[in-house]
Amino acid sequence: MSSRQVRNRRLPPEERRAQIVDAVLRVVSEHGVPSATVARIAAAAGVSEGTLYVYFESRDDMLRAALEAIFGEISDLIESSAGMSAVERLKVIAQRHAVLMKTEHGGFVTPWIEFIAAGPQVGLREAIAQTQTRAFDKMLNIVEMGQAEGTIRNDLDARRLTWQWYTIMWAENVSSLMGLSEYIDDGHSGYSLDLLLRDATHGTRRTADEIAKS
Amino acid sequence: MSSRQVRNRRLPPEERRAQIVDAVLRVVSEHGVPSATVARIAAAAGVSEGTLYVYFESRDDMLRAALEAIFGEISDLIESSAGMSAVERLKVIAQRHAVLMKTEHGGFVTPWIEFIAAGPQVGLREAIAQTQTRAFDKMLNIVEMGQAEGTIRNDLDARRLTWQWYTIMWAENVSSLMGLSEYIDDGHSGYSLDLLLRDATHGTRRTADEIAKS
Amino acid sequence: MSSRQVRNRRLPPEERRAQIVDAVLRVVSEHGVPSATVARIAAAAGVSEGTLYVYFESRDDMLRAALEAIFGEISDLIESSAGMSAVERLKVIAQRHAVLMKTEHGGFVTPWIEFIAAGPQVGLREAIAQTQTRAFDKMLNIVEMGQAEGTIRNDLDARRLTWQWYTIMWAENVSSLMGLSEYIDDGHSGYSLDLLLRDATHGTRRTADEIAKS
Amino acid sequence: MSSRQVRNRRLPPEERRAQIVDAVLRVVSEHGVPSATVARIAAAAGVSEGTLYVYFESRDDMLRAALEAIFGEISDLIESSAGMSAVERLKVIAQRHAVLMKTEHGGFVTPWIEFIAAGPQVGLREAIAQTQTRAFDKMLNIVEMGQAEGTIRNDLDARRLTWQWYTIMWAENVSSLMGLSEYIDDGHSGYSLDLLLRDATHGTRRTADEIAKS
DNA sequence: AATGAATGAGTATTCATTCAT
DNA sequence: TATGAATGAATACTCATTCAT
Repeated sequence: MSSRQVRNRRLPPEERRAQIVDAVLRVVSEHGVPSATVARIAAAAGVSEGTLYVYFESRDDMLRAALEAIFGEISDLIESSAGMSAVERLKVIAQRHAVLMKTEHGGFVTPWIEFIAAGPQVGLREAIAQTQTRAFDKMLNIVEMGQAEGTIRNDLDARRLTWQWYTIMWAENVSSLMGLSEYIDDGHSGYSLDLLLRDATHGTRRTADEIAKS
Repeated sequence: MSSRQVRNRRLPPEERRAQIVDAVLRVVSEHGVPSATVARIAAAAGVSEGTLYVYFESRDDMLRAALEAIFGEISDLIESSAGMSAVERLKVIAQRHAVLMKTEHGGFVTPWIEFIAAGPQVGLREAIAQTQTRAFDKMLNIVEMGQAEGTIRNDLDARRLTWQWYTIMWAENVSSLMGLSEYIDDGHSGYSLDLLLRDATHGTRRTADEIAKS
Repeated sequence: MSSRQVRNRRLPPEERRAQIVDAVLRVVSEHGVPSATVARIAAAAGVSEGTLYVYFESRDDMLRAALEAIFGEISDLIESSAGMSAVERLKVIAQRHAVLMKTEHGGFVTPWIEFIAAGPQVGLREAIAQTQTRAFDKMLNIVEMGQAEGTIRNDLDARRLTWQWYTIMWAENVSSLMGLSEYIDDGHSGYSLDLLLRDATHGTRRTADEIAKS
Repeated sequence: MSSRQVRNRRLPPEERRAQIVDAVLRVVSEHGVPSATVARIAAAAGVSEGTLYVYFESRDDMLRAALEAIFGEISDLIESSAGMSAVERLKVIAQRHAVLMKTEHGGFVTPWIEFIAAGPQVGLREAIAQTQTRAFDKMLNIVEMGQAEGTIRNDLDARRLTWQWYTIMWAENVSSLMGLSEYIDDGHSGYSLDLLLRDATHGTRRTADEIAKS
């Protein structure tokens, strides 16, 4: 083996940034935000600590960029169901979410949760709340389109319905965060979601056991 | 001249431990887990840093003890409704939870969230998951008692029902964690809970708008 | 030899502070203020870097404390001539100053110069100017006492005279700072001082060569 | 499309060096030596950091070159008075110096002080001392010419007289360095200089108050 | 038992220098 | 020749833990 590490060859700026952001997400997934140190990030990205500061102003800047990247993936997940009816979209998104939750380090979700749980780091929590709000608004938009196209009941409050739907996603997130994946595995969240969507679409609702039998 | 510096008089070990644990909870509430430094805990407890290590093996040990204390408070919250019917108990517990969430530094909830938010610190997150499971089991117990006494439908899966109920509590926690308390304020969670409990107690369920009108 | 360094035994706080301040002065003398790093200070004091922060809030705090210590030595130098007449005092102080300048790392003077030359470090330059002003005022006080007791001419402006005297001290300082001690060695400053004091004390002044011959 | 980024056109080496040295002086004036970073120098010179190392071996090398440039300006200041009598030259040079001290970022003086203030950086302080010595020798030369032409008393030691004159200049520098400009503003230095030059030119010297009245 | 001074590994960030392009 | 991305050693400072008192 050679005794000298070859100097990292030059990379296009955007590629390097992406490489670092990716490293941030991996480190946050594994260690959580408070323990996502620049030393670990540099090691994960395969660059020196100094290099991180060529592309980012500060550690917070790196974390914000990672959060933004997650929002991009969330947007992609939501957008990927475009073309279906609103109810179908809600179902598909939830399904894909559940699948991601069960996957080891599945995509954006684990780091997202860590961000949510990151505590009151200056500037970061604000950014997280904003991301949440933007994601929520995207979902709200789908619900309102559903009401417009008549597939979702108009007499229901759109924000409340979105919140209920969102709640179930959060429960999955928190379960995963705390290592209580049995609740996801047992299909509880899927059941709850089903219940919610039927309620939102039918004028007359069946009892839960009727649903279970069907 | 008298020495103003009264040396901390010896205290029964358990009393001293309790004093320290209480200090940990106060510090965690105010600063979050990452900033709950040993120095701050010592100051809050009114003892020296060295003394902390007489009663605890490490900072993590202190945090775990504090988490345990929180579980005690959760248990108390649940136990406090003893004597009522199962359905009443679920309602009362949820109400008290919602009230706590809206209170500034409300009891155990703020530090609990901060613990969840602390990231996968060695040993700590495991302890959190265990606490969650034990709290869950206590709630499950109430549901099963409700089925035994006939106030909750027997054809429903007890774990699933408990999970649904628990989900709503979590949604409140997470909303609070992210500073999105509007969802609690707007009563979304109370509405969801109502829906859930009516469904669990009635043979024939009404539609959501019927409930809303009632 | 033993493999383990013995832990530094506990020291009375004031003694430890003095030990650190002394280390700061030595490091500043040798490396200058900008290169007086906490690592070097810790090494010079024979304590760990962490210990420095037990006794001082910041590196700037250490530097300010060192500056204060210098002012104490300057005061001592000035006070040490108490009891003599004003003119005698000015002479004695200047003599002792010149001796210090020629001594290797002689007392406070070398670090003082380094402080003066330290550049616009936040908070430090202000402290330096203050120290200078206080030292100046002490000297001014001697001059005014000389005028009161009649040994120094009353028709001269006390501030101006002090300035002139002070100027000569500075010239020595700067010469030393730049490694141009030959000018001190040659007695130029002593000569200038002599000239100044004769002028301040005699109604009729002799020419410089008359002085030289005497 | 035209590339907006005009690649720095090749420049004659000496011109490029001068461009960089000028940038060093501007940066040192504004930020002081310790904060005259390579990045800032590159930005001020309008070249890349790498280019600096084509023309200079190290940052210290750049600083030394800048110091050399200052000496050039000092020489110019001294030379600019050529043609006058020695005494006139000393007066004129001192006047111009005092004016420079009062000017914001006045010419070479600010960076010069900053260099003195830079602390005993390897190689740099030595260079400063050398610059001082050379400047001193130039002044000494004027004094000796004055003695040769008979306008300055021959019985005075030329080095001593030059040192006295130089001392007053230093006092101005140090005052400015410490933000104690009252010394300059109140005319103390001008007074001292006057005293010195009269003493050097007249066979019989008047007392200070006679001078003051004249 | 109680203390708090002492420690040293760890933190984010800066910056002179190198070198592939 | 000119570039600027990449580096890594150095910076001031923090803090959980130890241990002599």
